[in-house]
Amino acid sequence: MAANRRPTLADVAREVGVSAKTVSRVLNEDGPASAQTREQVLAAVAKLGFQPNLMARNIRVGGPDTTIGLVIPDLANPFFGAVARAIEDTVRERGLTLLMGSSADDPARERALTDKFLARRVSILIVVPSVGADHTHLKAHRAAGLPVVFLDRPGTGLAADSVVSSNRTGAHDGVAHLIAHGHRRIGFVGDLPTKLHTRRERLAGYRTALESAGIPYDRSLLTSAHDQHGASDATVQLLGLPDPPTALFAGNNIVALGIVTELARSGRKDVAVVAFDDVPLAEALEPALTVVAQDPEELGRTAAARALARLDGDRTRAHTITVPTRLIIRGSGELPTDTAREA
Amino acid sequence: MAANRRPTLADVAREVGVSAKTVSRVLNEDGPASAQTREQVLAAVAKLGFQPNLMARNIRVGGPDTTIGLVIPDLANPFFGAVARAIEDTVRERGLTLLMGSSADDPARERALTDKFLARRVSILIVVPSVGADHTHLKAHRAAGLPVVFLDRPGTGLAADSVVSSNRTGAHDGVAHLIAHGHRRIGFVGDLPTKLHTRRERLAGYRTALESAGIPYDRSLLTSAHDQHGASDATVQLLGLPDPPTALFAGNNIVALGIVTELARSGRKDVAVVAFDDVPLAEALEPALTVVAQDPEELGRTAAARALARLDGDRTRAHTITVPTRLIIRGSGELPTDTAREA
DNA sequence: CTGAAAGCGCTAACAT
DNA sequence: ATGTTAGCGCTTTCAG
Repeated sequence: MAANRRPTLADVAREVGVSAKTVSRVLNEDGPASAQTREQVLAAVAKLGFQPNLMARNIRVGGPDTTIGLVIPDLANPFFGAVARAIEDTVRERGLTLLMGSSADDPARERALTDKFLARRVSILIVVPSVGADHTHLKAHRAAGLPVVFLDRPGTGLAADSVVSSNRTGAHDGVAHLIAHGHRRIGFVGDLPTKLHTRRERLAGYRTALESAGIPYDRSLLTSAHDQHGASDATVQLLGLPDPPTALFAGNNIVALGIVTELARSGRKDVAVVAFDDVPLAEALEPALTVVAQDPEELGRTAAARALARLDGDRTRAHTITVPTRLIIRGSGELPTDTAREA
Repeated sequence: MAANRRPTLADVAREVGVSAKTVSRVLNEDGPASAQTREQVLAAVAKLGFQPNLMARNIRVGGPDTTIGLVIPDLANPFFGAVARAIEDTVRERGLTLLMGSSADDPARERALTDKFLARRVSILIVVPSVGADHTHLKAHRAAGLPVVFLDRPGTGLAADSVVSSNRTGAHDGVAHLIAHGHRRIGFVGDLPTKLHTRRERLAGYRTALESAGIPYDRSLLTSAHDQHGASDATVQLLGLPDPPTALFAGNNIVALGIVTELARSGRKDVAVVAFDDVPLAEALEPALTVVAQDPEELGRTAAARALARLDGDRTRAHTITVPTRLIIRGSGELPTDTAREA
């Protein structure tokens, strides 16, 4: 049970009676090696349970480590989980290992994570930027060849590739759908903080949709929520207005859960809903939930692909890639004008 | 744009006109240092943008790296996302960085991941074992002091701590709930492969519940599914039987989504459902979904806490910790006997 | 309080 | 086909 030292290259070499370099050659299929020594080395490796120390190897080779750093707001948010898996799938064949962390949308935590990742000499950095985070400090790293990609939101103070959803257009489409079904008072429950890129863009889409339809913009219809519970409260608040909305637009997946749950709890089937982000069981609700679906897999794939291209020497100007959203009409946006008739 | 070398300790030392060791001392708050040199060193560090190379540091220190390796089946599965976040939250204050990967429940991928993590000298290894994976190879590492914890399922060939849900009891409770409401033909849609620990345990709970009630065990009521689509198919198959079930038990969260979606699609409100695992919007369904809720946060916290205790020298015998599940009754388990009356 | 030398585990660059 | 030397960036050890 003694915490005995892990075997090293030298241990293997000694066991076989060759030099360390020879063992290294066999294991990395570098240079030649006689079939006989190869056999013996491999046998000794197995016997001693030797595993090369990747950190030691990397420090010698000098290049970046075979890791990719990923900062997302919350590991438990299924949206970012899907993004993360797509990134992993994209970089796996390159042998990159994922270094991950949740920022909780806190700039300080985001910075702590990126600093740690940089200290580990990650070969790629993909970040979902927190509101208030500044990325100027990454300039030198980017200049030194480190691919940096911002995901879901643009970064600040650094010209790096960004991959975002078509937030404005998507929100516009969702709200326009509500308007097309006769709604003129549409509540907006956005994410927090209000400075969040996605929040601003989606609100902008909401406003242009109203404008196009000649509907006045009423600030009392704007609310915000950080979590499901907050969204539930916001729903109650909106429906309690003197002149309450007949429809609600959810700013993201978590907010959508809060709104839908609250409406079910209070038995309000007469309120139309469209959500930004698809959610599980959207189809099984009554009415089924109409959504502006994002494509988290495509976001992740694209971000990873950009980063790999940079790693492979792409030196073109940094640019922003927009991944389209898709309006999935399932019914919840059509109340009360249409569906209500059936009831 | 030249990929200029990152500054090293030596660079900082040269800048200040002092030895590398002195810089090291200042940065690690090792040994003493005059206020003056400290100032100068810190200034130079800032000026050059120096960040110590954690890999180099670690190789010298020799101990395990400040990383924790985590292998889960799927980063995009919200259940494991919640587990991962709980682990992260628990180890963050210790300064550990998360190294993660999805095994896709493939033993080869699981092994590839653990090998990579071991090669990086992680200080902790937490694994959700795949069916068919063998963990004998971890024996030496555990003996050398590496904390290994199995999560959600026990490992194979290695006596290490495990943290699992009360699968059998939970499933029993869920099925008993259905029986209590008059159901005697209860379909089981389990996860795959059938050898999966959770599948076996939950099926065992299903069987004991039937036995206690004196209901015969009918193999034709057993189905399996690997994903949401498969669960939908299984539902169709079960409901198409000559003597179809009046209730369905879902073996996990993904299966639950498939069953509920399929029932909604086919308008079958007369089929009762209880699911293992809570899912978002369960409350908003009609009827609301009754579930046997797991506690992913507690699973993650407990696993991480066990691992940290081992890291701190706990040498007690390996044991299995069972995290209780909780039956949340919301209505869907009561059809058709009770709720049907209202309609 | 500070520095010089040695070495962590590995590999690049030369030998042989 | 194999071995030797040097050195990656850092810290430990031992001297000052």
